[in-house]
Amino acid sequence: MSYKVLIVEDLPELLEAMSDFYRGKGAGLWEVVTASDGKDALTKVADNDFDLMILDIMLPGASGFDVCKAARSKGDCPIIFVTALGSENSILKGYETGCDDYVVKPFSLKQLYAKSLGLLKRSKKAEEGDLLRCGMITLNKRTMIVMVNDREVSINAKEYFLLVYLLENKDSILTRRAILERIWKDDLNVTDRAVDTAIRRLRDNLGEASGQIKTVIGRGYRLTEE
Amino acid sequence: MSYKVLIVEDLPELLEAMSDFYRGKGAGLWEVVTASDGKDALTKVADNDFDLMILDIMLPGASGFDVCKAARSKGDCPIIFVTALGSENSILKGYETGCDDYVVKPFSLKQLYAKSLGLLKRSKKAEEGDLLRCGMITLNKRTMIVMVNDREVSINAKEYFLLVYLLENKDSILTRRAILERIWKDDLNVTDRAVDTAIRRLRDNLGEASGQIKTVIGRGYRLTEE
DNA sequence: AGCGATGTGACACGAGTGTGACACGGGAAA
DNA sequence: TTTCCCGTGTCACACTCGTGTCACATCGCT
Repeated sequence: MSYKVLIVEDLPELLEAMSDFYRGKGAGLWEVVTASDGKDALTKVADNDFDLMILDIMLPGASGFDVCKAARSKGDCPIIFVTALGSENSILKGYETGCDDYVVKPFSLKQLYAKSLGLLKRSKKAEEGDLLRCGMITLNKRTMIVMVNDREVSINAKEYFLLVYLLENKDSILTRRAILERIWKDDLNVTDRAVDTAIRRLRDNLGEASGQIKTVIGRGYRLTEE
Repeated sequence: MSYKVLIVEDLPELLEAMSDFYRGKGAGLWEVVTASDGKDALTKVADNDFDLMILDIMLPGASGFDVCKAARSKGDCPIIFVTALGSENSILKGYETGCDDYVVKPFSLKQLYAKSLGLLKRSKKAEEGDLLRCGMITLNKRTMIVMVNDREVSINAKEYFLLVYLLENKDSILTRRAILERIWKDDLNVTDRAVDTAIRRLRDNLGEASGQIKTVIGRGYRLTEE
C-alpha cells in the first residue's frame, strides 16, 4: 500500500528536493505527484484522489488557497501549507481555508515529513471512528470531538450526549420525554424544562450552527441540515 | 563507543581549533575526520559512515550543499552548516537541502558543540524506536525515556503507560473507563479516582508541560499540543 | 387579545475534580 | 530476616463548574 501525495511548489530545486525526499522514504511508500504552478495543480487535484497535499501558497497561476478550496470541495484529504517566513496572515488564512498544518520557510524536510506522517495517521483514525455529520456539524464518537465548519467547539457532557442523540436521529422530531429518557436515564425527576436549558446551551456553543436545531412547538426539537 | 564526526572547513586555523575541541571532549568520545576542500570532503563522505557532519558552505572544489546532498543520498546523519554572517539566503538553501541546524560565523565552539550533542541525541533516539511527540512532550517507547522540551523527566510505570496511551490518542477525549481498561487491565476493582491520581502525578512530573493534559469535565482527559 | 409554549438571564445546589494525607504492599538494602 | 523506601490506591476536604430551577420576557397559535 502506498500513499499518494501532491507537492506543489514553484521553486524547481525545492520541488525536486521535496519529491526526492518522499520518494526515498520507505520502499515505494509514497507515490509523488508534483506541480509547479496553480493551474497545473488544479488539474491534478481534479483528476486524482490524494492522501496528502503539500501546497506552496505563492504560486503562479492560482494561489495555494485556491487549490486548497478545490480540494476541500472534493474530499477532505489533509493539507500542509508552505509559507514564507513572517507571513502570519497567510497562516491564519490557511487555517480558515481549512488547511491542517503548515511549515514556514526555511523548513527542514524532516520536519515536513514528520508532520505528513502525523496528519496521515490522524486522518486514518478519523476514517475509522464513526463520524456523525449534519450540515456544518461533525461529531466524532471515538474522540468525542465536535466540529462546526472544521473548527473545534467545546461542549459539556450533557450537551454532548444530547447532540449525539440529535445527530443519530437527524430530521426526526424528538419529544422532551424521549430526550429525558435517553439522556437523563436514571434520575427522571427533573422538569421538562431541563431539556430546554440543555438545548439552549448546546445552541450557544454551536455558534453559527445553532440554527440547525429547530424548535417544533408543542412537540419537541429536531436537527436539520438547515 | 565513540561518535564519528566530519568537519569540513577551509580555514586551517579554524579547522584545527574545531577538531582539537572535539578531540578534547570526553575520553575519546569523538573520532574526528577533517577535510579542507569540497573534493576531499566528498571522498570522505563516500568512504565513511558519520554520526555527524559540520560543513562550511563556502569551500574550494565543491560547496557544502553538494557535500550535504551526497550525504543525504547515502543516509541521514545530522548536518550542521557553518555560514558567514548575513548570508541568510544560504541558511534558507541549507534548510531546503536538508541540514538540521546551522551556526553563523563568528561562533563559539561551545555553542557549536551544544548543537552537536542536541542533534546527536535526537537522531539517535529517532532511529532507535518510535517516538511519540505532542507539544513539548517527547516519549521514546523503546528506551522509555520521556522528555519535556529536551529535558529528561522521570515518571513511574503507571504514569508512563498512561502517557503512552494519551500520546497515542492525542486530541481524543479518553474516558476514565477507557483508561482503566487500558492501563489497569486485570484488576478493574479500583476506583475511577485512581485515574485522577495517576493524572495528577503525571502532571506533577511533566512540569511545564502539565497544561497539555486537559480535563474534560464529565467525560475524561485529553492530551493537546496546547 | 389571550394563553400556552418556548427563549433567556440569574441563581443555588451538587456533581465532578484537584489536592493533601495516609495506608497498604512489594521490593531493595542492610 | 528486618527495615526502609517507593509506588500506588483510597479517603477527606475544598473548590470549581456544570446543571436544574425559577422568574420573567418573548413568541406563536387560536
